[in-house]
Amino acid sequence: MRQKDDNKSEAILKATIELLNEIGLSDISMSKIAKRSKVSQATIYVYFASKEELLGKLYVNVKEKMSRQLLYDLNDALSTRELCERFMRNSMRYMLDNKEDFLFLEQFLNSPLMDKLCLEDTSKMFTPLYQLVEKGKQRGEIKQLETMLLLTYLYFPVTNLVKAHFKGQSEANEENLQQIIQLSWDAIKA
Amino acid sequence: MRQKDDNKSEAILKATIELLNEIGLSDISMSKIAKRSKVSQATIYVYFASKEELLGKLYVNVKEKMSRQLLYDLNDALSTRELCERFMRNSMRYMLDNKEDFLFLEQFLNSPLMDKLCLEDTSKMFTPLYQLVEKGKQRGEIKQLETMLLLTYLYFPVTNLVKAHFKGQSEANEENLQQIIQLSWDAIKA
Amino acid sequence: MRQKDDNKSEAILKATIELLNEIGLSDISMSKIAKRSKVSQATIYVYFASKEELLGKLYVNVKEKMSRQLLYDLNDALSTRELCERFMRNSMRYMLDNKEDFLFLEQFLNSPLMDKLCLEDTSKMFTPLYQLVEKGKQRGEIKQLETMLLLTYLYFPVTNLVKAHFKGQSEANEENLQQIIQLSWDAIKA
Amino acid sequence: MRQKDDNKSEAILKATIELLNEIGLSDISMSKIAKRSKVSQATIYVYFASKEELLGKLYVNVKEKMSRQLLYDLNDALSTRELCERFMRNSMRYMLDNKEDFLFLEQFLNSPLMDKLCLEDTSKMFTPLYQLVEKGKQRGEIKQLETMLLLTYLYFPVTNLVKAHFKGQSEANEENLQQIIQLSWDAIKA
DNA sequence: AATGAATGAGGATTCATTCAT
DNA sequence: TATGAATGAATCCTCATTCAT
Repeated sequence: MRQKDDNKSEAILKATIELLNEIGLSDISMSKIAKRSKVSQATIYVYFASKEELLGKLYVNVKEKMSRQLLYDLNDALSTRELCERFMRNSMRYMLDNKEDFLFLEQFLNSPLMDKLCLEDTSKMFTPLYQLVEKGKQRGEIKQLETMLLLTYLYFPVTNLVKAHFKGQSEANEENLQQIIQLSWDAIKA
Repeated sequence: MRQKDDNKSEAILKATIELLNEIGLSDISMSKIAKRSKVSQATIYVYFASKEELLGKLYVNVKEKMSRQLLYDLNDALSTRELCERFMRNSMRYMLDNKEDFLFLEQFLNSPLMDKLCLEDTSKMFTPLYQLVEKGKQRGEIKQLETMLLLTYLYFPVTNLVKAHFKGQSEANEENLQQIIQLSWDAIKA
Repeated sequence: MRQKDDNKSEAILKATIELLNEIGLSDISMSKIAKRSKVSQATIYVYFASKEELLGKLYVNVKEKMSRQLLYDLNDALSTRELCERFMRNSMRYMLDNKEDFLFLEQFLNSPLMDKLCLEDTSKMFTPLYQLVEKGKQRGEIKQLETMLLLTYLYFPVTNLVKAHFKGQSEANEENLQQIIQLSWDAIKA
Repeated sequence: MRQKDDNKSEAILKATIELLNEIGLSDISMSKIAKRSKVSQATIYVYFASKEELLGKLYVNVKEKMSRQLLYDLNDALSTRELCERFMRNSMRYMLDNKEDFLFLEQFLNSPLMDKLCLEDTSKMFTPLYQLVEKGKQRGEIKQLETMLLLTYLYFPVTNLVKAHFKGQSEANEENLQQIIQLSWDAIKA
C-alpha cells in the first residue's frame, strides 16, 4: 500500500497558514487550502478529520515550534537581566523569521475559535520561562509580583514592536530592541 | 415615508458584535445577524451596503466610543504620572465595562480583514494621547523615545491584565491595576 | 414583497416523488430534485428546512390524499360485504390512478427512514375504516378477531395485485378484483 | 498466495445487512460498511466488483436462505391444508428468527434499485411452492384461480403480522398465527 | 489477498446578495 | 422603509472507486 506522505500533510499545513495570513480565518476554506496545496479537497480529510482539527493541529504545531525558539539557550549561566534580554531577543528573532507563524498565532488567539476548539493546554510549553522569572524573584532582582504579570512586560513590547514593523510604522532593529529591553527591565527589576 | 430607524441599525450592530464574540469572524453570517437582530436579511442591506461595510462601520463606531472613554478627563491640570495613571485606569474601566467591544476590536485588529477593508485611519482619534506623552518627554519626565513605543507600555499591560481576567487566570482589580501602573511608569519614566 | 408560490412548493414535491420512483430513496438528492423541479437548490430550503423534512411532508401529504380516496363513499347505507368491496375497489382505483404515490408509500414504509423521521401518527386517518370493521363484528357478520388483522385481508391482496400488475406479472382488471374481493370476504366473514 | 477469505466476505455481507436495517439503503455507504465489518474499503472490492454487486449478491444470498427455510419439510405426505399451514408457520418462524434478513428484503423489494440491478430471477426458488398449490387445485381443494394470487394469501398475512409484531402493534404468537392460518385457508379453499 | 492513500464527483446545506412588492 | 422569496456560488464533507504496494 501507499505510504502516507508527510510532504502532503505539510503542504496542507503550509498552504493553510499562508492563506490564513492572506485572507484570514473568516475567508479561508477547504477548497482554497486544497487548491493552494495542490491536493484534492478529499485528500485533506485523509490527514485531518475536519477543518477544525486542521486548524487545531496547525496551532499546536506552530506553538510548539515557537516555544522551542523563544526558550532557546536560556541557560542557568546567565544573569537574570541577561535571561530577560535573551528571551526578548529570541522573541523578536522568532517573530521576524516566522512572520506567518507569528501573525497566525495572533489571529488565532484573538478568535473565539480558540475557545471552541478545546485545545490541549499549551502553557506548559513555557514552564522553563516561569521558572526563570521565579528564580529572579527569589534572588530579589525582580519585583515580587505575579509571574504572569512580569512576563507580560517581556513579551508584549516585542510583539508590538514587530507588529508595528510589519505595518511599516516602526522598525524592528537592534536599536529599538535594546530600548524595549531596557524599558522592560526598568519595569520589572526590583 | 418612514425614516431610517436608528434602533434597527443599532440592533443590527449589537447583534453583530454579540455574534462576533460568540462565534467569531469566521462563522458569522448575514442570516445569523438577521436572526439575532430580529430583522429580515434584506433589511440589513437598507442600512449597510454589504457585509464588509457593516463590519467596517461597526469597527469605526466601536473605536470612536473607545477613544472617547480612554481619553476621558485627561486634562492639563494633571501631572504626567497622573495622566499615565488615569489613562491606564480609563483603559481598564473601558475594557471591563465593554467586554464585547474590546474583544471584538482585538479579534478584528488581528485579522487580515482589517487590512482588506481599507478603513479610514483611526490613529488620529488618539492624538490627545500622543500630545500628552510628548509633553512629558519635553518636560524630561519621560524617556526620550518614540512616542508609540512609550504608549505601548501604557496600553498593553492593561490589555493583558483584562484578558487574563476574562480567562479567569488573573483578576483585574485595583491592586493589580496599581501594580501595572507602577511597572509601566518605571518603564517609561526618565 | 414576493409571495410564496404554492406552485413552487408543489413542483418540488412532484419532482421528489417522480425521482423517488425512478431512482429511489437511495439515489435521490437535493440537486436532482432542484433540477427536475426547475428551481434553485437553495429555493428548496425556502420551503423545506431539510431533505428529511421534505420527505416527511411529502409522506404526510400523500398519505392524506390516499386516505381520502380509500375511504371515499363508505356510507352507512351499505352492507358490510358491500363496504369491504367498496374499500377494495377504492384501493385498487387509487393505486392504479396514483401509481407514483402508491409506490412511494411502499418504498418509504419499508425504509428505516420512516422510523428515523418521527412522523406524526397517520393511523388516525383510517379510523372510519376501523369503525366499519368493528360494526361488522358487532353484527356478527365478520369474525371476532383483531380489527387490524382483518383489515390486512382487505388491503394487501389489492396491494399485491396492483404491484404484480405494474410488474407485468398479472393484470389489475375487474375480473381479478372480484376474485380477491371474494377471497378476502371468505377469509373474514363470520 | 492467500485464498479469498470467506469470513471476510461474510463479515462484509453481515455488516451490510445490519446497516441496511439501521440506516437504510438511502444512507448506507461503502465506508460505513468497511468500518462496520472491520476491513479496509479497498478490501470490499476484492470480493465485490461494486456497491451494486454487493447489494445484488446480498439479495440473492438472503433470498436463497429464505426459500430454503420457507419450503422446509413441505412433503407430499401432508394434506393441502397441512401444507398451507406448514408454509405459513415456516414463514413466521423465518421472519422472527431472521428479522434483519426479512426486513432487508422488504426494503429492497420496494426500492427501484431492485429493478435497476437486473437480478437473476428468484421466482424459480419457489417452484416447489407453486407445484404444491397447483396440486391442491387439481384435487379440487383449492379455488381454481391463478396460483400467484392464491399464494398471496399464504404469505402476506404472515408478513403483516410479523411487521406489526416488530412495531409493537401486535404479537406474533401461536394464537395469532393459527387465526391467520384459518383465515387464509377460508380464503383459498374451494 | 489486503489495504492505506488518493481523488473527482457529488452530497446537503448555507452564503451574501438581489428582486418584487 | 421593510421584507419574504429567490438564487448562483460557495460552504464543509462524504461518496464510490482506483492506485500502488
